Amino acid sequence: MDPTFFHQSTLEMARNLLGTELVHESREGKASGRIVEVEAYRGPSDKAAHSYSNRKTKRTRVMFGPPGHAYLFRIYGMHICFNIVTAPADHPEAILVRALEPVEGLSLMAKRRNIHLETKADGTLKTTRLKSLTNGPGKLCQALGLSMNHYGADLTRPPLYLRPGSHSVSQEDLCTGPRINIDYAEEARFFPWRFWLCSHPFVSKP
DNA sequence: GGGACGATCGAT
DNA sequence: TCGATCGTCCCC
Repeated sequence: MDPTFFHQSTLEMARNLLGTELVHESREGKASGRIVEVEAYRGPSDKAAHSYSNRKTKRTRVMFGPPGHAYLFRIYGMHICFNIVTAPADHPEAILVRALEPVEGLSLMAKRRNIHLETKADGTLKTTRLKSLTNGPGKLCQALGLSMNHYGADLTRPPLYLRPGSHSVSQEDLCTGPRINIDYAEEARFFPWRFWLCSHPFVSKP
């Protein structure tokens, strides 16, 4: 992705991320997926954001830097979530990637997720297990092999980067609504900052 | 130094 | 609907 892609406003970029591809090249191999669902988090006025009220800690530090880097955090003691830092330095905003459609490295993703991909008689894959590879923020990190070691990674170059998607996304394919699992965030819980490809099978919550 | 909690997941 | 599971952060 051209570095100038990261110089747009957070909400604008959230929309434009849909359809682009996230790639991770590791020793185990290459895995990638098309982004089909994201959420924007805009501290310091967004009560749902980790950077709310300009909270600058070891965890949120990277969001205060330049855009186009990886913000990862651990949640519930066992899962990792991947975000793209947006907005200029000292404006701590980020976009959570919530779901991907697998593109490359399906068997590697299945192995990392401990999922056995069954094939039907005609040789095509059964879709129920396929979906569970990457239809959630924790799942996609596991499938791509992302860990806290990727904290702060520059997303314009390997091993972890974004690239333009192979099909274009039209405006009517784009749905918006409130973000997931932020009931604690008072008025911010209603902000329509979740963006996804309407009725796409890999979206985390239809 | 201690304790409460969470931008989730998977089984029930 | 609920339990797992632990690093982070805030408070004492």
